[in-house]
Amino acid sequence: MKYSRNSVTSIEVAKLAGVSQSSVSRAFSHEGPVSVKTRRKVLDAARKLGYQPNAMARSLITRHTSMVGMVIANVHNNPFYTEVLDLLSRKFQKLGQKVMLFIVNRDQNLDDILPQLLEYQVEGILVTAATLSSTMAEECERWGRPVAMINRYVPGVHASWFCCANYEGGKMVAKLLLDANHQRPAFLAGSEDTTTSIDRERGFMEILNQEKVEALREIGEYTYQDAYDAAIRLLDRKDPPDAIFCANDIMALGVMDAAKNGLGLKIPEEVSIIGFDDIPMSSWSSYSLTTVRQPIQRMVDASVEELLNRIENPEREPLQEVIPGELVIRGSARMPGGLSSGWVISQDR
Amino acid sequence: MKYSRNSVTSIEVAKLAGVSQSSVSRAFSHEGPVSVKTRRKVLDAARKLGYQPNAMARSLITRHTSMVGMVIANVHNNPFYTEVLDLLSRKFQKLGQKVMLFIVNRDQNLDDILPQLLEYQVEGILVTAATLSSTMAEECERWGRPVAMINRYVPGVHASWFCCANYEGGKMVAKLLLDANHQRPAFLAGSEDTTTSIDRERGFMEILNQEKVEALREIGEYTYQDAYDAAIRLLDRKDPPDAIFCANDIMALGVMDAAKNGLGLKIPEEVSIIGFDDIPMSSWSSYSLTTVRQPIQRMVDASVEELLNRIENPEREPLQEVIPGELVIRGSARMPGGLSSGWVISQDR
DNA sequence: TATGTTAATGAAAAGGTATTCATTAATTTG
DNA sequence: CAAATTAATGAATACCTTTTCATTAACATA
Repeated sequence: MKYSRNSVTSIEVAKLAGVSQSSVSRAFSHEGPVSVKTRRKVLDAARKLGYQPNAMARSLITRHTSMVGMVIANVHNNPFYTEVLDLLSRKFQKLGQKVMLFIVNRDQNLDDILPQLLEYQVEGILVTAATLSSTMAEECERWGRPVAMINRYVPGVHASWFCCANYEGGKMVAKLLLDANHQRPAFLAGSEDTTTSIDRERGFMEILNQEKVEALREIGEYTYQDAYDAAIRLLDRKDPPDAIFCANDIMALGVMDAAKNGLGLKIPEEVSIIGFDDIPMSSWSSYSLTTVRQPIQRMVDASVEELLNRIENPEREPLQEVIPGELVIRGSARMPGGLSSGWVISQDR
Repeated sequence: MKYSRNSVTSIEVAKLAGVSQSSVSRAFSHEGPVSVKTRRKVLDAARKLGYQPNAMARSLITRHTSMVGMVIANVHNNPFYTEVLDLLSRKFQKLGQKVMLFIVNRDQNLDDILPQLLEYQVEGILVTAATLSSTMAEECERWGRPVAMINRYVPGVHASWFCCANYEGGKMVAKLLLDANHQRPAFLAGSEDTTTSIDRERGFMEILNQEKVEALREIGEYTYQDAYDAAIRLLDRKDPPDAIFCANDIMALGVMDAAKNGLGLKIPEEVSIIGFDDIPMSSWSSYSLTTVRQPIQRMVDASVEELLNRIENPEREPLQEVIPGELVIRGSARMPGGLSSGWVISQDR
């Protein structure tokens, strides 16, 4: 392996400025005492040579990289996670953290990603839309690399997480549908192994069971196309549902297209459709989807702040929080009297 | 600044394994000669201690970080760039590169991002949907950090770039519209200062001018909502256009919604609409948008390979390429006889 | 058996910075 | 003016690897 390009070092700057290397370091690091005169000399010389401190060398001595790992899945087929990624990245940037990004498949094993993150000395790891096994998470935490998750949790694991109140969200939707006199609801699941889908369904079924209402069920794997196909199966039978609650918005849009354009059904007159997320497209006039809005900004802010907090205070216990979403009423579901498009209903705690 | 947690070093592993630190390094780096016996001893000890080589220390000596910088804009309001981000990230991962991510605003100055990238010793920089000033690009290149751009170019700059054939794409659309007997076309621009919008418009106008056809013009800033509003302005006048070519798909969807749901117009009977990108939503049954498909996979593959190639061969001249797109015929534009939904027309060179 | 090759090993140096410690210069206080 | 603080500086060290170089062991060849 050949040693290539020699970049400018603090020693060369020191030589040109006529000071010691220590002074160069001090001039740049805003730490120790430096006279204004030397600082000026150093900065001048640095500019002349195009000097830039080497973060690798710095991190070696300070044991401090200002880098965090970000592991995210589902970014290309769910605009919700695109927005999470965007907000997370900007927030980290604003707080002076560099982001090392890993985009994975939802079901991908993170065992091969983690070593890379640890090797590169990230100071913390943020995971969303992907699931970190509990052993892996414990491993990181034991190594002093705090882990924070958005919309994922692993029971009993020693890590931070911030989830939308998925269970309560499912309950809100069920109540709303029953209040508007729906008789035959269906649930369209995402992936069977994600807590988001599971919790939303649990809340939904909880209310239906209380009222002794049976529900149909299909699986849409969180994609538009699978949801479209599942909707056709659901609606094109003798006893079709009069309402479909989808585990996320992108599936709800697929269901709407299947109902409207595929089967020529009227929404919400013949079938009500409700989603979960509130992605930008849900408010577009072609859809006008009634949905549960996730508290995305709060989840992002909370998780980033918690992660950085725990990086600085390793002894702190990880925080876990369920943040309520809100029901956004639009035109895709029949509503009980008094409720119409434009209402936003906050969850009761 | 306090020295915190002491991670496991190769020296401790060496001690436990009863070999020298050099042997530990060799056992891990697959480089020098090591006997199977020592390798086994080392790996055993490493596993016991949970040892992981420190990439910072390694990069210091090898002058080789395996990190690239990725600067991207527009990720949250254009699914096209979400997909680019996704593909880029996966491709870099597959080739063993770590990605340092910066999400910026389209018009954001990159002057404050670059020093961070250089400080962290990224070996190359990939820019897309954001514009790097030519001085900045030259700066990077002069420092031996190759730059590759997707869908951006700076005239005369010493950097690699890969663009869709935007100019030719605009021409194809114009020809198609004229062939189908449109009399009064309009162009909906993205942002005035992006080469993508400018080139698409140049190609479009080139053909129209040849045929002495005048065109209306509006600006949509690459967003759904601005495009929606612009479409209302365009279509709600005495002499509305009979076709609107939009600088990207997301705007085209806004225009379709404005026409259909806002003004009750029939598409394509009363107005034809064509976009550019071919994002997933364009094929959804609610839209069925005729559009120009960008060669996204080829642009991603080419730019990543070119970047890594130039990292390894710094003396190589940067490559620049215009890659043709293809016209995807769906239902949103009136077609000349013989062309119907489902056709995909490749660009002639 | 002696000699020449090759493989495996350890000691030591280097990479670029931040920090400690000792020294000097500058300033304040009595 | 002397003594005592304080501020500024430079030399040296540490951070954790990879790599070079010299040394030793193992082996094959004559």
